[in-house]
Amino acid sequence: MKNREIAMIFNRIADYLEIKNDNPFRIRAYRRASQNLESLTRNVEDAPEEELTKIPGIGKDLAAKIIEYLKTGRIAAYEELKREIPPIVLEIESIPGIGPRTAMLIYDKLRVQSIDELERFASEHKLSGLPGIKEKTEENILKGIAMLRRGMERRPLGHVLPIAQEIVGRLRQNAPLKRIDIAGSIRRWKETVKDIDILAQSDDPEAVMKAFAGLPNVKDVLMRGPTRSSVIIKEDLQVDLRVVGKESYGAALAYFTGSKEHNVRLREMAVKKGLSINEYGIFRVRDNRKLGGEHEEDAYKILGLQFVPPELREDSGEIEAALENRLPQLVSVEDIRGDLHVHSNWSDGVNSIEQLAIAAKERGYSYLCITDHSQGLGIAHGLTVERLMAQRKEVDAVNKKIKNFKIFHGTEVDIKSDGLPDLPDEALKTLDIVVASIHSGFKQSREQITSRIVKAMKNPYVSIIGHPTGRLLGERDAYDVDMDEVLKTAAETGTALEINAYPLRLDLNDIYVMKAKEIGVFIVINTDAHDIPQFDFMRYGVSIARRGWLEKKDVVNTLDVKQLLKRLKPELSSDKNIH
DNA sequence: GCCGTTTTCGGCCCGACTGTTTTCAGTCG
Repeated sequence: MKNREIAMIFNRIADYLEIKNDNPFRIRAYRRASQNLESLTRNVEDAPEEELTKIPGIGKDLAAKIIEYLKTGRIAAYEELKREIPPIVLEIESIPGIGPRTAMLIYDKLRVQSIDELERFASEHKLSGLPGIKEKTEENILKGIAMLRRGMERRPLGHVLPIAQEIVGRLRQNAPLKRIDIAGSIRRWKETVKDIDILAQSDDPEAVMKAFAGLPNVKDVLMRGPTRSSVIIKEDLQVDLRVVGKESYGAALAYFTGSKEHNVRLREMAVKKGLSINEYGIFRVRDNRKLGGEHEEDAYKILGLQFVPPELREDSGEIEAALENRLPQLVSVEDIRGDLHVHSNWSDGVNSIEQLAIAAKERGYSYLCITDHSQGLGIAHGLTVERLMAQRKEVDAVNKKIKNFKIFHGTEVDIKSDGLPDLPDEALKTLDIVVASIHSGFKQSREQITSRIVKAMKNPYVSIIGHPTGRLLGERDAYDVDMDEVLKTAAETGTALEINAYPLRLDLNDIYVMKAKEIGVFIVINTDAHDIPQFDFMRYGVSIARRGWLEKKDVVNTLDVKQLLKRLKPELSSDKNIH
């Protein structure tokens, strides 16, 4: 996938141009093109050259650069910039609080060669005296370097959301609030987030700011104004709090939810209509009359757009769709009828089959599929054929006991290094649903991994591929797999692909989900729960589906029992053997 | 560098906070 590589280069070019103090609109053009390439479902390699300029934000010049990269593997203009500006300047710029101007200034005047050297200069007060820099700025630079070293990179949503909820809970108790919401990328359910954004409504903002700065896990206060404050908490996350009045709450919520790109697009649309949008509302420029802002819907309505759900606000086509009234009716947690990837205490899960079934029924599900590991996964106490047969009896017994609920007997069968399932076909045949997943050989070549999964999908008894890319956010990269090939085969064989809702997995990711939808691949959202509370992970999986524009009809486990089996069970649909 | 039911040239989103300033540039979101 060259899209990502080119997107990275365009973004880098923007960084360099910023340091060179180039035209800000030119810089924005590169950033926007980068963003659009990244979220593009189509490979630029496959697109005819003359169609590149149809990509939003790609004109004649950038199309030529893309072609140059595809043909030669490099972009001359980028190589030129790299020669011109030493990489250390970019490094300095990456320190929080230091922007392009200061980075270049420091390099120009002091020829700093490393971050370590800069740290020494700052602590020895050798920066003081440079234009616009005195003691306080030196302190901030030292703080910024410390922050950089702690590695404040993006964290999995599953880690950050509970922390954010706890902060909100404490503020509710300790501050005079009328309303409070988590905004930012958390509200958009982005799979990883960089900071926590919170919006509050209060008649006494000062008291709220005081309570905020005084929270027990606050380590450092970065800034504190009357309507906006930022702190660093013990978990090494930045938390931003904004306080506004009732009359602006909707506008502020939209502003603070982002994405920035989405907001910029809305503001551009507003300008063309003689309007202006900021975090206080939407205004008519002519007489500065306020037209709305109390409710988040106001600006959308006035601009003639459908209301865009937060998960779609990435400027990846949602504004065009909203203009034409064709936003999807997104799938919701309430649409989910059952979980098809759950582990019991027969392998490495905590609960008995009966406990799981009761808990699932209590959640309002109609069915559940028990998918314990197969024999090869010894560490997870995987099931042999004999134990699988014994488990069948228990599933049958519990099914008799629990009324108006269906427990499917399944397996999460390991896809072995040669692509064969870790259980014989005779055993798989007896099961209701077979999830097949890769748990070993992550380092294999792209061809090997891809052919393993393709081979598994062609097995007539395999109905679902579990966690299709194998990544663990922040811990392990995805294995190298040709996802386009996997998607193609999934469409051909009618095999469903899983969105694994486990917060560290969340794969397929939103971009591939979108792609899957485009070519008619079935999607299943499963939690991979090993313990009953993990059933709650479903919301994370659904959020990925929503970010991938999926509707209820695109998700297999929104179907009732009968339709579900028809869709997943090959001998009933017999699609698999035809292709 | 992109883009056009006002435009093929001249526009291009908006505001809070900080530090170093005495009116504002830089950074961030």
